[in-house]
Amino acid sequence: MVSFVGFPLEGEGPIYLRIVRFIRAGVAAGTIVDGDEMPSRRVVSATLGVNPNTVQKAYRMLEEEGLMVSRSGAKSFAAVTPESMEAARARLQAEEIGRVVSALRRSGMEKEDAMALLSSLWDEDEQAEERGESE
Amino acid sequence: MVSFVGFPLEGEGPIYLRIVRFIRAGVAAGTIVDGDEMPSRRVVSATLGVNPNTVQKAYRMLEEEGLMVSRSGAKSFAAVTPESMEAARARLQAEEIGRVVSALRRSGMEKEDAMALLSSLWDEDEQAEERGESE
DNA sequence: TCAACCGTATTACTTGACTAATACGGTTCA
DNA sequence: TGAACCGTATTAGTCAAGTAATACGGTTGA
Repeated sequence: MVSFVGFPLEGEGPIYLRIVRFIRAGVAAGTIVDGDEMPSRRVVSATLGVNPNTVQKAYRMLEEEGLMVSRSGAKSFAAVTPESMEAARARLQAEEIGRVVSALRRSGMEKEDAMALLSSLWDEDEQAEERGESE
Repeated sequence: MVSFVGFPLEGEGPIYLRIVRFIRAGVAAGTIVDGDEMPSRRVVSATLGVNPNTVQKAYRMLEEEGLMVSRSGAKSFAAVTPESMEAARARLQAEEIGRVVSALRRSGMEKEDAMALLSSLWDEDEQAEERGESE
């Protein structure tokens, strides 16, 4: 049974996204494996002190990402494949960089050179791809 | 007098942010120079077909960025210094990269390696800074 | 079978962002 | 001085996101 021990009750952002992130992290870390039973919406809602629909929203998103399966009336289970694991990892990474950039956008831009470096690196990557080179 | 010709009427995002972006771009490009008279809130509101308060919100933000000055009852003027010009450029850059990352976050992550590269580069940058090195 | 679970759908409340309506006082210049 | 501008403040309307309240039907096992 997948456990919610260690869930960031006082975290940032919407609750349902924190749930999604928490499960993603478990999948990416290998803590959650294929076939693991997911706690029911009601159980999680009671544990976290939120409405079952908030959990449902998170579970729905995880289902759309291919990280779990649900059958009306029955229990829910984790669905971990090499692909979904890789996707989970990628999404966590993307979120991370998103936060960095978001922080930059507010912090008055003290690291412009880093930004410029990112930008030019991205361009080089694209151009190299167009030319069919690897570097 | 600063002109709003070329303003993206059908652009994306909140109107007041489009106004801010438009003026920033003018400053960064050198089209708007120090002392240029800014059109009044009412004039801009009539030109763009929005409420004067929407323009006021944008002008307020520009003022906080040091890109213009306002005196109650009197006209408003652009305030362009080397510093504010650089800041405007940096902010536009930051927005640009923010859009790129945001797009990545939605597009199903087809360029994970690029993301990972960005991430590791950023870490190296920070670690080098902590060690007091330049590279 | 039927009670106790399960997932699901519908609806409503709350909050913040964005914009508008309106009014107020300051500046300018004939 | 006073009309015509100006910037400013207050208040209200609109909309989407997040969350909650509630009810419905499906599954399971004694």
